[in-house]
Amino acid sequence: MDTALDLFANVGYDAVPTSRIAREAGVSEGLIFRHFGNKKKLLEAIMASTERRLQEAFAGVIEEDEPAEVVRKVILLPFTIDENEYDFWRLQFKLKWDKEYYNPRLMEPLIQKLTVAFGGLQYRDPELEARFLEQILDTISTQILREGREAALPFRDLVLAKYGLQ
Amino acid sequence: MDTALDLFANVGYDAVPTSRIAREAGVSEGLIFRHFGNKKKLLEAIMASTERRLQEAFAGVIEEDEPAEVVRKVILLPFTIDENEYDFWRLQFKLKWDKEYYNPRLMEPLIQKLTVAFGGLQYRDPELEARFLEQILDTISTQILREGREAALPFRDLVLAKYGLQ
Amino acid sequence: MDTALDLFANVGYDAVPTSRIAREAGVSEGLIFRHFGNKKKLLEAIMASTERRLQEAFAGVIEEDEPAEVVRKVILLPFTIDENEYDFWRLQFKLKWDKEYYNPRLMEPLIQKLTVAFGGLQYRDPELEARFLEQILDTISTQILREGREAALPFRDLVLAKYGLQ
Amino acid sequence: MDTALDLFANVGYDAVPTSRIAREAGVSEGLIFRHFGNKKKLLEAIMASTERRLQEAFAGVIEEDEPAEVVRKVILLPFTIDENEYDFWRLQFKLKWDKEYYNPRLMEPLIQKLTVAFGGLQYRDPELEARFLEQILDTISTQILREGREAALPFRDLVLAKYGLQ
DNA sequence: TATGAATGAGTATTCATTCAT
DNA sequence: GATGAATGAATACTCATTCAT
Repeated sequence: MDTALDLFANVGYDAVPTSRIAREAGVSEGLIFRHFGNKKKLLEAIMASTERRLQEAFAGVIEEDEPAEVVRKVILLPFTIDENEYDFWRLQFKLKWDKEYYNPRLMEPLIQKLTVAFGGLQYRDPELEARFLEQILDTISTQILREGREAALPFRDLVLAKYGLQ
Repeated sequence: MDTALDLFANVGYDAVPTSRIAREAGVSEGLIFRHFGNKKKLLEAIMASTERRLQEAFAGVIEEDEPAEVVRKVILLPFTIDENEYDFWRLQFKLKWDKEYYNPRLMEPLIQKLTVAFGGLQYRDPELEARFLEQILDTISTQILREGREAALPFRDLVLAKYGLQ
Repeated sequence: MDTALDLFANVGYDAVPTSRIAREAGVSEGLIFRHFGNKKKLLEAIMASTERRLQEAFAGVIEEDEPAEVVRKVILLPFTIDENEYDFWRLQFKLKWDKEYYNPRLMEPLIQKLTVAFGGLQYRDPELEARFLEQILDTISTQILREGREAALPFRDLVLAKYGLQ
Repeated sequence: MDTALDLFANVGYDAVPTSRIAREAGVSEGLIFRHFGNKKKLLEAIMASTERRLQEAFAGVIEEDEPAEVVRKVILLPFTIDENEYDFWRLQFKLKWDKEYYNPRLMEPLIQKLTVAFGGLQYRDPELEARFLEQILDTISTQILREGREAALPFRDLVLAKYGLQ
C-alpha cells in the first residue's frame, strides 16, 4: 500500500501498472490481487483512511472553543501535516478532479466549527466566511504539497494578519 | 482535438484510449497518429494554446491602469471564461499535478500587474499580496469549473468586499 | 525504383515500409501505388530486369568459344559487375532464400556453356564440374557484395590456378 | 522458440507476426513478451545457441590431427548436421545478409585448424586454401539446406577428389 | 500466505492501400 | 501524373487478472 500510494500520488493511478507496484514493493504481482481483489480496490484501501486522517488532523481544532483560537488553528492546520503523509494528501488532491473520489462532505465538521467561530467573532456571513477560509486552506495546502512547507510561510503570516491574528 | 480535450479533461489522459478518441471524434484511429505522431503529442497540441488563451484572458487586466480597477478585474476574471473553454481549463487544473505540464511562469504577467496595483494602493508587501490573490483566483476558478458560475458568486462578492471594492 | 532497390537490398523487403521508400525517394506515398499497384509489384518491377541483366553479364562468355577462355571468363565474371548494380545483386542473393523468387533456371545458359567447355577440356564429368564452378562463382559474388571487390582477389587467383589458368 | 525458429527460417523474421508465432506454438501472445521481452530478443534467444552448435559441429574436426583427415572431415561436415537442425541453419544463412547477425569470427577455429592441416599438406598458401574450402562448405551447406542431402552428394565426391581424398 | 507462469482483452502505433482532388 | 489526407486491418507490446502450485 505504501508503494502504491507513492506511485498513485506521484505518477498517477491510470499511469502506473500493477506490475510496477509489485516490483517496487518487492512482492509478486499475484499477491496484490490475492490481497486486494483488483487494482481499484487497492486504491480504495488506500483512500479508506481518509476520514480517519482528517479527523485526526481536525482534532486539535474541534476541541478548541475560543473563536479566535479556532481560526488561528485552522490557518496553521496545513503546516501540521506529517511529511510522511504528503503522498497521501497529494493523491487526495489529484483525485479531487475525479468525481468518483471527491467527497466534499468530509470537510463539513471543520466548516461548522469555523462557522460557529466566525459567528462568535461577529462576521456578517459566518458560513460563507468559513467556506472561504476552507478554500484558502486548500490553496495553502496545495502550495505546501507542491513546493514544501517553507514556501508557504509568507502566506500563512499574511492570512493570520488578514484575520487580525498574531 | 476537441474530442480529445473533452475526454482528457473529463476522463483523464491515461484513462482514455486513442481508440475512444477516434470513435467519438468520428475519425479513424490511424488519423490521430498520422496527424499528431503519438498520443502525447496530441495532448501537447492541445496544451500549446495555453499561453495564447491566458494572454487573451489577461488582456483586459493588462491594459487597465487604475490600481483598484486592476484588482477588481482580476477578481472577476474567472467569471469571464467562455463556457466553451471550461474543458480546456479543467484539463489545465488536472495537469497541474503533473510537474511536466505545470508552468508557473505563465502567471507572471498577471502577478506583476497586480504587484504594481497593490503598490499603488499602499499595501505593505505588494508582491506577496499579488501572489495571494492569484491563489484565491485559483480557488474561485476551481469552484466555477466544478460547480458552475452561480456557485461561485458569493465568493466573488466576499472577495470584492475584502479588497474594499464594490 | 532505385530507392526501393536500395532499401529492399540493404534493409529488407518486409522490414521497409512504403512510407519510407516514398520519403527517401522524394515522392508521395500515393504515387507508388498509382504506379506499381502494390508493394509486391514494386518488388517484381525491380526483379523484372534480372533476366536481362544476367544475359548482359553472360554475353561475353556466351560468345567465347575457346574452352579455357570460357572457364577463365566465367571465373572473372563476378568482378565485371558494375558497382552501381551491387544493390541489385544483393537483393537477388537475399531473395534466394524465398522460394518464390528463386529461379535456378536463369543460370542454365551459363551452365551449358561451361559444360561444353569442360567437355572440351576432357573433364570426367563436365556438367558436374560446371555446376560446381557456378557454386564457386556464387560464393565469390557473395564475398564481393559483402566485403568489396578487393577482398575477393586472392580467391580469384586461387581459382584460376586451380583450373590451370593464368 | 521452436515455432519461432521454424517461422523465422522459412517465412522470415520481419514477415512473421508474433501473433502467428503464438498461435502456431499454442500459447498466448502475451507469453512471448513476458518471456522474451520483445520480438527481437526472441530472435536473439534463438541465435544465442549458434556458438554452441558450431562448436559441437566442429568438435570432431578439432580433435583430429592427421592433416588429410582434417580436410576430409571438414568436407563431410555439412552432411553430419542433424535434420532437426536444418531450420536453425537456414535461419543462419538468411541472416547472413543482416550485418547485425553476421559474425565471421565464429568460423575462425575451423579456419585455423584447416590452415594448419593445409600447411602440413604443403599447400602454397595454407590460410587462403582454408578460407576457400570454408566457402565451398558454405556452398554445399546451402545446397543441402535447400535441396536436401542427396542432391549434394555429387559435389561432396567431386570436392573430395579435388583434394585427393577417397 | 505467496509465487510466478499464463492469459486474453486491450493499447498505442504502423502500414499498405484508397481516394478525392 | 501527382499529391496528401484518410482508412482499417494488422502489429508489437502492455496490462489487469487468473490459477495451479
